[in-house]
Amino acid sequence: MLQTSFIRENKELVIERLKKRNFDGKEIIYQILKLDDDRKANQQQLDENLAAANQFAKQIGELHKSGKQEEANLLKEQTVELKEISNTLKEEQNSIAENLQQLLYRVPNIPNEIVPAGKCADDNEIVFEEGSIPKLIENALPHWELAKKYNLIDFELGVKVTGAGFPFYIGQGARLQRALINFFLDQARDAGYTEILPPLMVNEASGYGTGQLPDKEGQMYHAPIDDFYLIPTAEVPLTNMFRDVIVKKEDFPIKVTGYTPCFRREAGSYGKEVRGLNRLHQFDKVEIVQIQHPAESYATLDTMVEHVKGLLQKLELPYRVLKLCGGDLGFTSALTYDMEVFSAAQVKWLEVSSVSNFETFQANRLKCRYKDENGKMQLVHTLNGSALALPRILAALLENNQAKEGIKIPKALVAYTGFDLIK
RNA sequence: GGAGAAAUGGCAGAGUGGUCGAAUGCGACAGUCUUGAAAACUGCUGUACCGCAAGGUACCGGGGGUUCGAAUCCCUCUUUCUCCGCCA
Repeated sequence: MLQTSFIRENKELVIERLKKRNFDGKEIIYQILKLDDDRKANQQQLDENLAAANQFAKQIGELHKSGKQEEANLLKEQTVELKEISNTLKEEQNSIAENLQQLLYRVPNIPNEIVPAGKCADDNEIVFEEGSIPKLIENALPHWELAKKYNLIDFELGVKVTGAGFPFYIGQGARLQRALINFFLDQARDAGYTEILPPLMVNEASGYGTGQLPDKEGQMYHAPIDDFYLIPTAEVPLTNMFRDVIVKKEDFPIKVTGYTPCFRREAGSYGKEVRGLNRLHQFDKVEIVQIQHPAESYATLDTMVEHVKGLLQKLELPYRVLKLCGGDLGFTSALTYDMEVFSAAQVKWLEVSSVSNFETFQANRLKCRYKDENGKMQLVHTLNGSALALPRILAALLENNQAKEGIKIPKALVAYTGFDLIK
């Protein structure tokens, strides 16, 4: 959520930058400013009324003390009208505030100036590429066939027990999954992140805090009896740890990491894009989150990108880094890099990580602040990234490393799996 | 799930209808003293909104109510604690 004060001071810039997302913000920005004016004017009137009422109350109190009941009663009558006006103004104020809030929720974050123009994923800019695309053996199989052949994952069983998109990992498949989680967590810890094991369900306030609500309500599983949401990413609990928190500036940067399953309804996706591990309703992911001083956040974003690149190198996967264009940028993000690995049998790039700087967009909703040099409260910057999402990594590992004798495990992982070949 | 108690500033802890944004202590910050530090002493110390400012308004877990006036009374929700039940 953008700050009203920022919108006011940078009206033209905001409208201009939002165009990069193909978001026509002109009308809504003017509505917001108009409502904010109304809010101020109304608040002023309300305050004056309340001040007058407070004066009366004080006088009545003094009259009571000195035993002048009649005079006190006279004054009481005078407060009736004042009270009615105050009530009306208060109602108006609430309604204005609510409307303003709803409008603010609808405005996405403004893209950083280096975000390339573009309409969709095709317009993303490839900024880095590394690793060579492997030459596969004859009769190479896609990962869902490999998973079946080596009995690593049972998709049909998942359908029976839960539904499509909830696979069972079995034997070496399950162990490989666990190995990846531990590997990623250890790597994050080595990079200075504190490991967190957070709740997998969050309340409504947390959904608002990171921006899943009110817009992407349909993407989350909801448990209505207790009004909890299953997390679509560890970002939600890990970032909401800092909701309503005043961070000490010497604590910057705050770095946390966590492994969680992620639950996504993925309403409206189907077809071959969701084949195998490409898109699941439940999947595992290790997330990294940082809370940072605004002046440092973009340097931090770079270090997070480097961290993820390091993971992909160690897994010996060919990958590329994309700078997302305005049209593909998430609602809450100011700048996002996506990492994609090449899945050789499917012959396509799969997104395995997304690293973003949200600047103050989340912090404003979270009320996560620090005191600056002048003792003034300022919003922090929040950042996060996947490091990494497991299913597509697994897909690429299986496909790229298939050989006649089995599937080879990258060296870095062998210490974690306890085996170097899936047979 | 049942019965009871509680929720106050960074922390501890007073305050049961009127001048309480809130005593006191600790902590933090600034200063005096000191070669330096400690101790002692002095001062200061919440957030948000409106206003050029003076100042005003709101906030004592959240929401609502009673009252001229609520930290204080009532309703409701949440959380914590104690006891009982159930349970990994």
